[in-house]
Amino acid sequence: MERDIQSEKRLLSQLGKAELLQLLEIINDLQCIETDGELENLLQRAAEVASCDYSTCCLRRIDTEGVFLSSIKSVDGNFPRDWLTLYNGGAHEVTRLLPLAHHNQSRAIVWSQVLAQHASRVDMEIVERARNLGLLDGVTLATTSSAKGLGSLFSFSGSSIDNLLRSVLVLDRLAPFLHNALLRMAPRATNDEAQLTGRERETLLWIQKGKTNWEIAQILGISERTVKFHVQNILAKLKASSRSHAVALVHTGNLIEF
Amino acid sequence: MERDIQSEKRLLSQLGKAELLQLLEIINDLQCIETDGELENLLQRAAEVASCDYSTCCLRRIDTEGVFLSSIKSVDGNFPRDWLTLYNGGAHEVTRLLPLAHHNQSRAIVWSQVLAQHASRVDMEIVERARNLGLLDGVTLATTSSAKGLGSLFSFSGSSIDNLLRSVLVLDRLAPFLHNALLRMAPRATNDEAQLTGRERETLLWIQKGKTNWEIAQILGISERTVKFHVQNILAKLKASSRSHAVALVHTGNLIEF
DNA sequence: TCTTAACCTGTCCATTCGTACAGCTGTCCG
DNA sequence: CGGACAGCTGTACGAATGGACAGGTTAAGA
Repeated sequence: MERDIQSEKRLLSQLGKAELLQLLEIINDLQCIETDGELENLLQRAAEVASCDYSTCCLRRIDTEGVFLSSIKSVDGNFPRDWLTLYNGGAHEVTRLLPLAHHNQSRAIVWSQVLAQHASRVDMEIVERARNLGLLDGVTLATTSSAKGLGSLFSFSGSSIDNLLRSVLVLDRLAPFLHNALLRMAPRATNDEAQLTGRERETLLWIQKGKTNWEIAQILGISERTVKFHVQNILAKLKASSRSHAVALVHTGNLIEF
Repeated sequence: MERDIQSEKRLLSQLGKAELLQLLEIINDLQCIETDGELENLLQRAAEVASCDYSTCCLRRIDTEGVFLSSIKSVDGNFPRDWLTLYNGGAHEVTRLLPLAHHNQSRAIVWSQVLAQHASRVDMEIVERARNLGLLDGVTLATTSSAKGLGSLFSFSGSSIDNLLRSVLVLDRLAPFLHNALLRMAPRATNDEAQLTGRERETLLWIQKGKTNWEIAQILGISERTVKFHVQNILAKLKASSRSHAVALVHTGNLIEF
């Protein structure tokens, strides 16, 4: 972790203009993509800029400690299928080696460096199998939104350390936006607030400010009963079990439970 | 609004490599800035890239219709002070002309174009005074987070239409990130969840999933009374009046009321 | 004209919440 | 040792909530 910001800037300027354009385009496109295919495509373009072979990302639930739990969504830019099945089969234990799950703005780490530091804790068989699949080395970065209880893992994989520095660079730049894209694309139970009527949206806004039904009634100039009516409809439409649940759902985007 | 994505890409590639690097740097820095001074600095750098003279941005509350209300925070990259006092004195009515407050991913509009379209609705005296202050023409873009009841307004101002196309381009690219930065930097009442203990954070997570005190007690293996105890502490620390309020606060970042 | 949707209102009741009162452990640190 | 702090627990009660019953108006559109 001796890389400092200055050296990153120097590295970044070593990219060609076309690649910088690509980066900007990718960041821009990440703001508005909607389908898995589009994200896959962007990941592949990112891998190209990083001049590495494989790329993958996944969104997971995290607990209060920042430990990664069950997967919500994952999208691969041509990661070897065999590795993914291996990974999901139990190899994801290696994730525990990541010393960065707690930081929101963390930097990408290089696999071989972690390996060297924690050699004793690593199941070398897994590493060997990964290498056989073409994952000679790689970089990984974790980004978390602790308030939402969600985090993302991103990995680029290549073969030589030369490429990896570039991967670190690109991943550092793209991670926050990839994370946001995953959050936005995660499977949703409903269309959410889109289907709420004006009055319901209004009610929801005041609920978020901590107002009681009676207070909202005074504010909107209607009876408390009507406020309850609106709240009922909000809960039904969002499939929420309480007003707190409803508030959380509109902010997290009503992610599907599983 | 005849600008299409292809032409934007062509325009973008007309920027020099140094400017592209600047854009990337600005986007990157926007992710982690914390003080007004830093944002001011970034706005000025953005204005340079856009080759225009002035830049400003502000975060405001919006109502359910997407109409902009009271200002929460504003930061200027060398906008003329005289204009700002004029604007806050009532000239902000011109904001109503913006045909874009409702769209999240909207594009920057050019003042002179709006002027031409809505000539009858514009108080030309204001426009004249703006021009006398050096604001010959400019571009403005609005970005909203309706769930949070917040929106941002960004403006670049320059003198010739040549520069403005560039400003539109830069603003379109930067707006989402500027918006996020403003959201993050908005004045907060407290340090929020940072001061919550582990158990409290855990409780808050389950509240967000709509669990009742009794259910949380079962999940955490403690008594319902203890859950109430934790909830009490959460409400006190966040200065929330109810669990719904608390949930909203951790997601919006506990913006100061005024 | 009939229907639909948004909006509004009432009563009743069981449950949940928020907050008083009161008290207990264990750990860390000066 | 004593104090501070996280965590835990109990009883009690009024206020707030969510759901079920049963109505109403008004505007837009088929």
